[in-house]
Amino acid sequence: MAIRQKCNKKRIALLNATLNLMNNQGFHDAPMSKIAKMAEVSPATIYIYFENKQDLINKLYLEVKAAFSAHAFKDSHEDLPVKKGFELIWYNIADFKLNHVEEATFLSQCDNTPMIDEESRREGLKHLQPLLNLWERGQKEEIIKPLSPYILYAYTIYPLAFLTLIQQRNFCQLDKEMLHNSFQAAWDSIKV
Amino acid sequence: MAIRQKCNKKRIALLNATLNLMNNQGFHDAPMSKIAKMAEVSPATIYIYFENKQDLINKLYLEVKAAFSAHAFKDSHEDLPVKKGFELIWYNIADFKLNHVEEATFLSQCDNTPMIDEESRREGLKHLQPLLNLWERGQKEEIIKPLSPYILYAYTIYPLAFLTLIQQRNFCQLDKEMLHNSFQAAWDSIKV
Amino acid sequence: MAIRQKCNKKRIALLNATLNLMNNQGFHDAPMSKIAKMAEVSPATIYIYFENKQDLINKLYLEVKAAFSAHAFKDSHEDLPVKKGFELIWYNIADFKLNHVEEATFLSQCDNTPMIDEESRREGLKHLQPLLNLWERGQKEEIIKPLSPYILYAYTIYPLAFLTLIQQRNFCQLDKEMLHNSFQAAWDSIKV
Amino acid sequence: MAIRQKCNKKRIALLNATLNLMNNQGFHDAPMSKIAKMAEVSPATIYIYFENKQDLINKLYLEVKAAFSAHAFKDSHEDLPVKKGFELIWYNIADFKLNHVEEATFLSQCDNTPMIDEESRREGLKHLQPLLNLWERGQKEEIIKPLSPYILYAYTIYPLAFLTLIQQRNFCQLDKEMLHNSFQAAWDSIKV
DNA sequence: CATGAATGAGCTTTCATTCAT
DNA sequence: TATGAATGAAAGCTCATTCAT
Repeated sequence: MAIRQKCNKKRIALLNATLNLMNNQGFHDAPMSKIAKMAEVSPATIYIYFENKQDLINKLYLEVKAAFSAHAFKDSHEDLPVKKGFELIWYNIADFKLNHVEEATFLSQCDNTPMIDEESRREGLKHLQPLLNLWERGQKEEIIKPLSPYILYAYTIYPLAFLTLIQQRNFCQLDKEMLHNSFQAAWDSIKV
Repeated sequence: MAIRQKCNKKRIALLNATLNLMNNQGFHDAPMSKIAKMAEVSPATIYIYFENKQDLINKLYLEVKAAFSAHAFKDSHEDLPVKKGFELIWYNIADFKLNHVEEATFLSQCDNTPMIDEESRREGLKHLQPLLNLWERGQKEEIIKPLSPYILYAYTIYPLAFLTLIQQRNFCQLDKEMLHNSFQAAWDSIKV
Repeated sequence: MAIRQKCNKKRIALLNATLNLMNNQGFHDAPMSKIAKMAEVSPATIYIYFENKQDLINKLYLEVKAAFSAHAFKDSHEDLPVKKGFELIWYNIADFKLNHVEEATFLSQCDNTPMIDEESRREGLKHLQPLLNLWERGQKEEIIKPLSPYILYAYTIYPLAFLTLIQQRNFCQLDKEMLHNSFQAAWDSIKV
Repeated sequence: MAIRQKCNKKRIALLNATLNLMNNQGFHDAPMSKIAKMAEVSPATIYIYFENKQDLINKLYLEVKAAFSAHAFKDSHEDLPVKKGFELIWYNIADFKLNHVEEATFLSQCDNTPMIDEESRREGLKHLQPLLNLWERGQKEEIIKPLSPYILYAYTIYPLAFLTLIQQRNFCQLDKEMLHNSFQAAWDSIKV
């Protein structure tokens, strides 16, 4: 039983390399050979940890999505008043989008191109449930407009992706005040 | 004018084929050979109309972007009151996003992946100027919040991309009322 | 319409190269790259003429099989007396096996390994019909033993494959007399 | 003796797995990893028992060939009259070919492709000596035609490979009568 | 002895692009 | 202008074999 063990270090190095290359060169210029080189393993080693390229990307997507959710709902609990709860989650997400630009950019890429399996996509959607619950509560309390959650998402969370984009492209740097104003805009759009 | 009418047909067929394949299979499954087949020309013919694949995509991006702008500012003029003007443009854009899904999806893909030249991207940005001017006017008249245009865009126009997305993936169908509510949310987020 | 035409020369060069390599190195050492090099074309060119490696081998099998049949039944017609007709065909086949060693060896390889599609194999079987008809006639005339055609084949034609084998491996050289004796053995085994 | 009993189990499992895969998928689809999996050992373990893949196949060939000979000459001894002796051996071989189809098929594959070392091939040939001796005796007694042993083999033993083939491919089932007729054909072809 | 991880070399196939007509 | 054939380079992936335990 004393054999060399499949070590997580390599798995993680591979996921990181993939994330990196996908963001900077795009899917079409992230060949397995480059990924392997960046992760400092042999190309063949990738296939010990992942079934094939699609699987590698799916798994990366799911893990980044999970990290995102963990971040989004940190310190959140169901006893918070609706606005407080929403504010917490919103700032958490903003923090992720602005400080984990690599991960956030990758998720945006995945959500806007057909590079992820439909199945993995569905899997990834589940993570948002707590936010949907919060909104429902807010609607019952008549604090939040009685709109489809798709619209609520579109006007409060989705805009943050754009802020990631412009920050990543160095169009402008988001300071504390802008962030505050940004939250205000989000809230104004959905509050009753 | 009207020289090489026949040839333009092929050019357009090629652009259409590219748009189609990029949306449905993604960049990595839109090889020149498939594009040629779908446009019913020889692969070699592509290189008569475009320098190379990158050029083909850049040109497509710019033409779709131009079509988008034309659509966005239809019937708009500088004498309209700010809210009226904004409403007109917003509905124009919504109409484009919801009824020209192919084009809108392609633009989203371009904006979220590194598949477009930095130069073409910059070129594409220029088109929004009239909207920026309108917002500036609104801010002078103290109708619109004094926020960075990036934020105004993020909360009024960018959300429409999400609506395209969910419609395209058949999560829900957007009716007139939802559209109205959606506009209201956009306006609420930026109006003073 | 004045385009470079898919030329049969390359197709044939590819088939020859494949035949050659398969015989001398075996399936597992006849990579597409070697086949291409031997045929003096680019590896990619193979895929203009054949769908994939399996298709290349199937097509080669069928063409060699067809050449074999053409050779086998040269000058044969239904008016010949049974023994004369059989003698003619037998010598034709012997001639093919001993003088087209490459082709004959390849066919033996195909018949004894699972490298040919079941479909192509069935297709290849059809060619023997005239010989089966001749045997049937011989059986009606009570010149040939009333045995299953499989057995008739096993004892008259199949042995020739062994003679190819020993000649190819230089165990002995078949002269006219041996050939005559060989035919006699074949005939003795099936004549009444 | 009887040392390393346990290990021999693995050796045999490996040889069996190889035989199995080679017959059903062919050389090119019998990778070491599959062989290991089928024998329920690690790929690395193969290299404890065999030098490399070629060695594994050579050894398998020689062992199967040895099993074949043992079977072929069971109950045979030099005091038997020539025809009786030949009949015994012939039926022994037929029995092997028809009831040990896996082994027989593998031997045919080896004899018709360049997958066995020339050396192992020569080694394998030695086993037939008793049959050659019998024929020589038969020729002295003027019971058997004075032909090269290659031809005698081609018309009496080699046809049995074809019968294996058609039985394996389910073209027809060989019953006792067909076997008897088959022997008669063999004998007719070489008897004076 | 036995192993699962690891790998460089090499496999089949596809690609963007060019050639020759 | 327009083409189908042709291609070198590179893609994703597998293989026989070795490593480290």
